[in-house]
Amino acid sequence: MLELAILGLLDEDDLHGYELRKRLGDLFGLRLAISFGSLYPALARLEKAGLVKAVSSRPAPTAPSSPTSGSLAGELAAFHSQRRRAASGARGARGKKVYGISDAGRQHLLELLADPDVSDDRAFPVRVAFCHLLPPSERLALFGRRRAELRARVERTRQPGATDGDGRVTTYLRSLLERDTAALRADLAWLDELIAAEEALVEPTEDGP
Amino acid sequence: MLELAILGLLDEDDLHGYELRKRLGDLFGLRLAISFGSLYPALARLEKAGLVKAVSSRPAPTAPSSPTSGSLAGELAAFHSQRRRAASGARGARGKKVYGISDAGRQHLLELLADPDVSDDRAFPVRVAFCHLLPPSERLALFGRRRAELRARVERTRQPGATDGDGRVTTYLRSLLERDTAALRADLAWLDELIAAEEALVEPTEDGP
DNA sequence: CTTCGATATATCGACTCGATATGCGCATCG
DNA sequence: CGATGCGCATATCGAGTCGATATATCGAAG
Repeated sequence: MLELAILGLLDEDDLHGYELRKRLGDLFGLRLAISFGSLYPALARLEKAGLVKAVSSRPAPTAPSSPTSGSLAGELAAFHSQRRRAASGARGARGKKVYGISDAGRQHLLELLADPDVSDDRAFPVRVAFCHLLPPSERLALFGRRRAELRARVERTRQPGATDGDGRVTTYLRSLLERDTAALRADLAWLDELIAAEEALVEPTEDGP
Repeated sequence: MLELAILGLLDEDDLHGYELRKRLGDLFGLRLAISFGSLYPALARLEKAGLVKAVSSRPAPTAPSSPTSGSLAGELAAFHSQRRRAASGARGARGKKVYGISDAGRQHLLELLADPDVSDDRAFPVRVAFCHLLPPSERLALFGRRRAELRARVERTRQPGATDGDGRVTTYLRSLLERDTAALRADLAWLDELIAAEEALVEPTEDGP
């Protein structure tokens, strides 16, 4: 999961670990403020697998005043961190290890995005964040698979039926159950919106533009 | 987190690992279908710490036809598993290790429930599931702390302000952001309800019963 | 000058997951 | 009747993640 996020971010910019983590935090504000204990081992793994290579120098454009554009997460990051960057630009390549994505890495990134398994709740949002890299048809297929997964969960939840044996479920338990199903429904509604927007792009069917 | 769930369930019934997992799955339908790779080590940890003790025999009341009542999760479990139990009752204490909670375990359970740290998103629902074990004032305090935590997250998210630098955030990113904040708001609303219901019980203030 | 906080990399132990191995008891079916 | 498979039950393994911690440098503030 982390690998997907790292590859996705490195596909936009060459970055070093610390900056990578900041962008991760900016991208997925609440969820996923990845720890260094995961990040550095993940980078080492990716490097050993040849999906990523260290480029030594170049501190990466930590939100340059006038961006070369197309940075995606960069702009968001610029907002989260008003006061970062010391204006000096190249503050010396002290210990910094800047990483860049390789061709194999780009290929692997696409494979991860197209993976048929959509059961990982943590990974899915990350995949959506980078799904613009997929061809429209595969993107739509990804969303569709996820929707099927969520619908299956709804079915599984509905099974208990009456929800009470002789009635006592502590109120707290009932409340928790309702919260969960509400969250699931909300997630499904969100997905439906995504899919609808996607289909509108893929096949404008009725009424030509 | 798992320890909390285990202690909570064992506080209701003596159970063996397999049954424990089933009840966990029934209790928290979607989230938290705990794996054996976590469960058995956790049980071993708890046993070594003296919070739980193996009682050897007694396959535990897997939803007896007329429950002794007060089982909490038991009733829910009865619905999820219509056909479980072989009617034989004591199908021989083959490999089964039935666990029971100790006094130290009960005490630890209360400590875990009252823990001031409410930042763990996975653990909180579990704590709510067993919060009936807390005195009303501490229960209310728990909910209050969680609400403060969520409100702090909302604040942190709102910081970016305009949400767009020069406008481009890929739509997908914007969609993800909205989904997250919506989920957060929904969770807060749920908590507000919980707290309102709780306060109504604790202090009926205006208008006597 | 020294302390402080942000930058930056890295490791450690603990926890969880998913896959897998093993074995018993019971039912089903050729 | 015996094989075959399924549900029950315990357990371990490797891999990934987390939170805490260690270490070191740089710039700014006191």
